[in-house]
Amino acid sequence: MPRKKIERKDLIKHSLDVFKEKGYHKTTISDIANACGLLKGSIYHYVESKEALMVEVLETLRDHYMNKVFSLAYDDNFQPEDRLRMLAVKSEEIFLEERNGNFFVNIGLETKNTVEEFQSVIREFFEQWIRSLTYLFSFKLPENEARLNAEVVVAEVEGAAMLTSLLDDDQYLKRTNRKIIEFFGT
Amino acid sequence: MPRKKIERKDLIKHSLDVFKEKGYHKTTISDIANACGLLKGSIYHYVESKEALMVEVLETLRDHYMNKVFSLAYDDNFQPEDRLRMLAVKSEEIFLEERNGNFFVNIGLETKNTVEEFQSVIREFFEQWIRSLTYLFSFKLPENEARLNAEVVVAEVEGAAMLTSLLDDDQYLKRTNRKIIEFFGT
Amino acid sequence: MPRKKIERKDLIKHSLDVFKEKGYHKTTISDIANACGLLKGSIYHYVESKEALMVEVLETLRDHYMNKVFSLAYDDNFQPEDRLRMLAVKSEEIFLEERNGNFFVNIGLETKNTVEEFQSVIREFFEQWIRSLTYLFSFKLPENEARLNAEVVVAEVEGAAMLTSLLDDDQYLKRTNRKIIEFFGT
Amino acid sequence: MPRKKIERKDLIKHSLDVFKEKGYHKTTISDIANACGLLKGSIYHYVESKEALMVEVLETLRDHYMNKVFSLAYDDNFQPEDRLRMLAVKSEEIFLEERNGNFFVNIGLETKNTVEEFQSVIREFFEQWIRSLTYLFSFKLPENEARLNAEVVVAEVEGAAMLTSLLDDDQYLKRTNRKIIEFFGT
DNA sequence: AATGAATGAGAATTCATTCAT
DNA sequence: AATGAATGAATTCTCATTCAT
Repeated sequence: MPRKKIERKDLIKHSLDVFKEKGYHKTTISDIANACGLLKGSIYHYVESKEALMVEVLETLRDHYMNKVFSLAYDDNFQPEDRLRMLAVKSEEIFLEERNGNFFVNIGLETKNTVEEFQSVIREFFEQWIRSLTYLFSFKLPENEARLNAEVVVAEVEGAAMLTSLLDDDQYLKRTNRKIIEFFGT
Repeated sequence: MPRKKIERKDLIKHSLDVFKEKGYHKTTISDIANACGLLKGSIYHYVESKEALMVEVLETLRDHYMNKVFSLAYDDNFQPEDRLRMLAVKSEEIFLEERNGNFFVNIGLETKNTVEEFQSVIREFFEQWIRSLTYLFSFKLPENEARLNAEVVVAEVEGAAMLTSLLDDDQYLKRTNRKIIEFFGT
Repeated sequence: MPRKKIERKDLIKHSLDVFKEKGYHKTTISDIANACGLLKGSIYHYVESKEALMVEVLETLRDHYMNKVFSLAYDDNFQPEDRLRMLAVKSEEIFLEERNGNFFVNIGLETKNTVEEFQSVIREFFEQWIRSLTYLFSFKLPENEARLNAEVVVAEVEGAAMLTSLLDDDQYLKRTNRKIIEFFGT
Repeated sequence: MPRKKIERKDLIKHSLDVFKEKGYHKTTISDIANACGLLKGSIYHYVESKEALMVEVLETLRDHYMNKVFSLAYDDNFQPEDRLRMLAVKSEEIFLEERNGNFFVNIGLETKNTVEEFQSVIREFFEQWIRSLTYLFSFKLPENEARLNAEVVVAEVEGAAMLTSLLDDDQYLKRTNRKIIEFFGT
């Protein structure tokens, strides 16, 4: 019997892939083990439960967005307009490549009322997203309007991502991003 | 042993309630039977499987939206602007009272890639919604722009409904509807 | 596939048999299902968990002892000495036929520090036993001495039952009962 | 990575502690490793299986009783009555400090019919105990009566220890020992 | 020796579904 | 129709044991 080693971060990566593909309830520990080239018992070497694994996946992804995407909003090397464009481009890329809408939304809606533990990480993701947009908009707008517009943008992008996912058609998301950039980015 | 009769439409109604509350996978046939005052074996007198039940629930709800909400768009007794207002008011009411976002979206995202049968009913719901808005917008805009705007509106409403659900805050949805009415309804 | 029916009380009876034979931890739900001629999933039609099943078994057995054995102590149709003799004979019979010592003791010791729920039923069994002996002894002895002697007798019988079980030799239990009857029963 | 050395006898000591606390089946190799400050894989450097470990624990404890407790019966430096007293005092101390009855009894009952290997060591423990008491009683009683009384005493002490454990009350054991010393020790 | 990763054989439990009454 | 019992496959999780480093 081969004794393959895997890194914790590979486990998280593979788990994210499977959870994205099948959602939370339809994903079995066996599916995840398979994706890692392991047997199901081995997963419990890394995490103590399926729930704990999902929490770690969500936290990792939230941190990833924070560090790689939302942080662009605070990069002084670029003009605010350019930062907004970069941020929009980046999130469009991510959403499109996943073909399945936004992971936080999908998991959040699926596990609402059943797995409370996930909700706070999901809320943090949205709060960070909205905050980074608010920061950018506040270069041009008064504080409360900036926040309002940030919320609207997030809602629009998510709505478009959802349609893109449900109706299997890229255009919704692409068009929305274009509109946002035109509207604020000039 | 109570020998309660239930009407098919009550089964569908109760099923919808439970599915809304718990989602598809977390809902058991037992939950649904309980909600109907029956035992689980009895459900199979009405439907042949959990999947078939959900399909019927989705179809019923789609028809309900068509007949009670989207049909407002075609009611010649009112001005197009008023029809739009009525349509927006009605869907806001529905979304808000459910506290759980839009059922079609929730089920669609949860069962994507796992239960194909549901997707076509869900697509029909969106198509009818978009079509009814397109019709209204076409009083003021050229055909292709009307369609585009309809899609944007649906995306915005859904995005707002989702934030309202995930962040447990009415304002997103209310504000979006207000904006739409202002924008188009005058 | 045969669709055999079983009565709840048969489930309890068979469960008792298996738990007696293998102890709590070594007994699987499958073992119990087999003993009932069922498949393991079916057991959950009757009880919600292995623990709950054991609690019911313990309670049933405690009640059985109370109604069939300890109640002899309060039967006015016989002289106290005869009641004592009957009680001793009866419990000897039960202990010997089980070849495994006293079920309450076995389960109580095995699950100490791990399954708290069982302990209170077990304590009740001993309390009822001691109380019935106390009542009989109080015909001849002052109250506090009667209680003391009852406790000693229970300890002796249990000690003997244990040796009988561990060393696989009837004599310990038989001899102890004889001694008790001689000592008090005259 | 700490590379702690442990002595075989510490492993046995810690294993005994854990087995006493949790019983045989509820104790995991991990529990034992933890108690030793090791990880579970390391245990297999010392013993080849959980069963073999328990056998060694039982043998060690049996030898300990033989050398430190039962051997008192054969110590010519004291009068037989004093040896009996010392033996009683010693075993009371041990039983009371463990709060969990007698380890041989607990394990013997828990693993009866499932792990045969343990039973012979357990029988040896009882045989040595009975033999040492028989030897002491034979200073005053004919051989067969001495053996009989020894068996009765062991049964009484064990019965009392069991009640003490199950009912969480010292008195049973203490009272029994007092009685024994009074009865024989004069 | 000690570690830590992996294994694999169960364990308890869940649940959609079937079906005799 | 409704019931309630049974099924059996699937699922999460546990744990003694192995073994390369």
